[in-house]
Amino acid sequence: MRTQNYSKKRQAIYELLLSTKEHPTAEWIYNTLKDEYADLSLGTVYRNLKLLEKNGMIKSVAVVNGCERYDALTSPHSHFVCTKCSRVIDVFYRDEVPDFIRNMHIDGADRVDYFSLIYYGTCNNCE
Amino acid sequence: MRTQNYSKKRQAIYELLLSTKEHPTAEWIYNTLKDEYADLSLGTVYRNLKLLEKNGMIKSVAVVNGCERYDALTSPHSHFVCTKCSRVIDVFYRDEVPDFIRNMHIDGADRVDYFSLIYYGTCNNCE
DNA sequence: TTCGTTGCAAACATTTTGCAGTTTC
DNA sequence: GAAACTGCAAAATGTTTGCAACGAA
Repeated sequence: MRTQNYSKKRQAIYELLLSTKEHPTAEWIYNTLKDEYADLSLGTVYRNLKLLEKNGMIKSVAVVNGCERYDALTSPHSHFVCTKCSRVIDVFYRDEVPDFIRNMHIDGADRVDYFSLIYYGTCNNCE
Repeated sequence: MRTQNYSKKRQAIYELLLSTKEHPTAEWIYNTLKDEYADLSLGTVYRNLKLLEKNGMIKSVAVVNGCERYDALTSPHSHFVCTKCSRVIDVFYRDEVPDFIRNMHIDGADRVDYFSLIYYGTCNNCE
């Protein structure tokens, strides 16, 4: 089994994700970190995002315009996607809702692991 | 403004989608119709899916493994995605649920147009 | 010294598009 | 005949991967 080493760039990617509510793409992360890490490569960003996701440290919360969007906030919540500007906004549950969703009967499913609730519309910025 | 013509292949694509619960990909549609329409091209399938979607006749219900999945059942319902075999199964609401979801407060949203609720897990076939 | 990590570029997979020919109305 | 539709192949897009060099333990 492979052991994971410490990696400065992985750390930077994770901390950037922790510090933002942008739900960024790999590209955005790459461009943002490029200032500090001039030799960063896009492949590294992709590799580390997958790795962090596998470790459960981050989550892929949506695919917007064909781009995977990531979030370091892993507690259960939902998202709103602006169909004009592609902004992704956190949506937090009033606590009854998830139970309602969780109890839904699904014919053909053996086991339900998780669910994803995404709202689409126009955000405040796009009026 | 452009007027839409009748097209035999568009019709076939739509009817195929109406006839199946597979929530197929463009590729699946292409391969399935290839028997009857030997000269069908994948580009035509993609173009018509986009067009049918814009007309509101079909919906893109999920992106599974990077593939868009389509559904001709446009009445509000949800989906279950098997993370092993990528099967997509319809999930119908007990009628109270959508209101609960619909009334969720979304900070930063100007207008909510629709939402998508997708369950992930293992399907019956995958045990 | 071992093996995880990275840059780079090539490869990949899905989807989109330009163009010339075909079909629909 | 005008405009929509199509096949084809090329391009575009986002992501993955092979490899040789680099870095951490």
